[in-house]
Amino acid sequence: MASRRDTSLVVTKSTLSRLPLYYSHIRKMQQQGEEYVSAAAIAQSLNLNPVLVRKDLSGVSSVEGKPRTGFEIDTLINDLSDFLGYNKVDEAILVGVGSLGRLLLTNTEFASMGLDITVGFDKDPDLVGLQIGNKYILPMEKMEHYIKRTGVKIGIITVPAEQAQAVCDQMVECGILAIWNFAFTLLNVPDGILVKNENLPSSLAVLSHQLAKKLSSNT
Amino acid sequence: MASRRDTSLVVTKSTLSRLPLYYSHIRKMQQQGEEYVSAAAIAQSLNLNPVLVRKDLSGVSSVEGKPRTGFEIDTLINDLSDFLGYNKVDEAILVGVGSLGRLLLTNTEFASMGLDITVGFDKDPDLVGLQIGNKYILPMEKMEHYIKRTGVKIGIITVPAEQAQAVCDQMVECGILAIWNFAFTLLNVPDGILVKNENLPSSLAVLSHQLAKKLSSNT
DNA sequence: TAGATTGTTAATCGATTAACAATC
DNA sequence: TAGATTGTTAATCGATTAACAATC
Repeated sequence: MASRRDTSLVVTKSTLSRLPLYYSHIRKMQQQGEEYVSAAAIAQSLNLNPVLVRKDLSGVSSVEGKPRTGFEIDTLINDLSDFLGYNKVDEAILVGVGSLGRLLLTNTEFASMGLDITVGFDKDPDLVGLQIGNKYILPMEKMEHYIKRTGVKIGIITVPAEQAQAVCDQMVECGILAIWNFAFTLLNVPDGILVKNENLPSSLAVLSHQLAKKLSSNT
Repeated sequence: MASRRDTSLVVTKSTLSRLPLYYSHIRKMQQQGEEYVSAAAIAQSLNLNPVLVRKDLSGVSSVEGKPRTGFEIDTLINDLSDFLGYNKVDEAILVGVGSLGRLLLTNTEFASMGLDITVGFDKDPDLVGLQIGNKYILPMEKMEHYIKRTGVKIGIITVPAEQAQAVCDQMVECGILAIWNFAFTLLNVPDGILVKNENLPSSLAVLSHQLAKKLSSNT
């Protein structure tokens, strides 16, 4: 028999990507002293369809919302951060300490989202030994040992596109299970390895093409 | 009567986001001296469904592919860069010259993708007057005048989340039509204004939740 | 020719939205 | 009570995949 609320089946990828937005929005309301929030109100503030928000929340909240009042903010924040894993910390390694790598290493907000980038790797000997954002930079040769010793499961790739696949292969071989890829290339990984791509050229293409279409249709 | 190939109807957002990947992949092949490429081959290299690639290309290519040989690379590259607008340059302004803003200002690759970030704005007087990546940093007060004078249509927002909506409103009021938003908040914009969000917390949520599910299912 | 590859039509899949009964 | 809000079921929409005939 299924439990009252079998969230794992309900919550999709796109729901998941909206949850952090709900979280930060509700967080803000909490700080302003609000006690309750309705799905309808969230939907309006974030410019989303109310049904969508209700459905998303129903997959995540431990309690049902109350008609007329909505959800208790404290409870909802708890449920959201549980669900998003903000309460427990995942460790991650980062490879490629260029400007983007540095940006991620020094970003303090990941910590509050349950991600602790514990170390950076780079092949440049000038970087090795430095500390950036309180994280040590180690040479590539130490990566294998580090992953195996710590059992870290998340790898962040911030090397140039040409090197990304090689780094990825190495990571996978050492036991990394989830890869956050900032290099502009699609990675080939074995079945079961998770990859999330951040891809600025793709975003730009969508935006600028839409703009071009819009401008030409106004002619 | 519709033209032989009415691309505007065929090419969707998700197609559009794959095109830059095709482009850079085919570019690489061109540099290696290849002359022809098949949709099937692209699909295999990029780990995509062949039908998807065929469909994407059929919406973009000016000529039909030839059975057995595929597409002529030179022609395809031309069509892709035409379609993606890599040949003509869009100007953009950037607001918020923090570490991410600097990263974008100094990134030389946007130029080859048809995006020229001509100037940065920041409210910090210490930054104003500096040159970063050869782009001047101007005070916020000059933004309105700048947008109106140059007619720039794309605005990039790299300020903290709390300030993003205000910056967005200002941009829209001055005539910006497309916004690339790197702040972690959804923006409210009037109908017809395009927004593309880059959203690391959302990506992270998807990745780490998938990983958690994966790890627990292996138990 | 045989078969790899094409482009297209139909089927499937997944996510969003509409409709609606239940309830505080 | 009346009505705002809830959760769910069904309909719609959009994107991907399967099936297949055409062709170099």
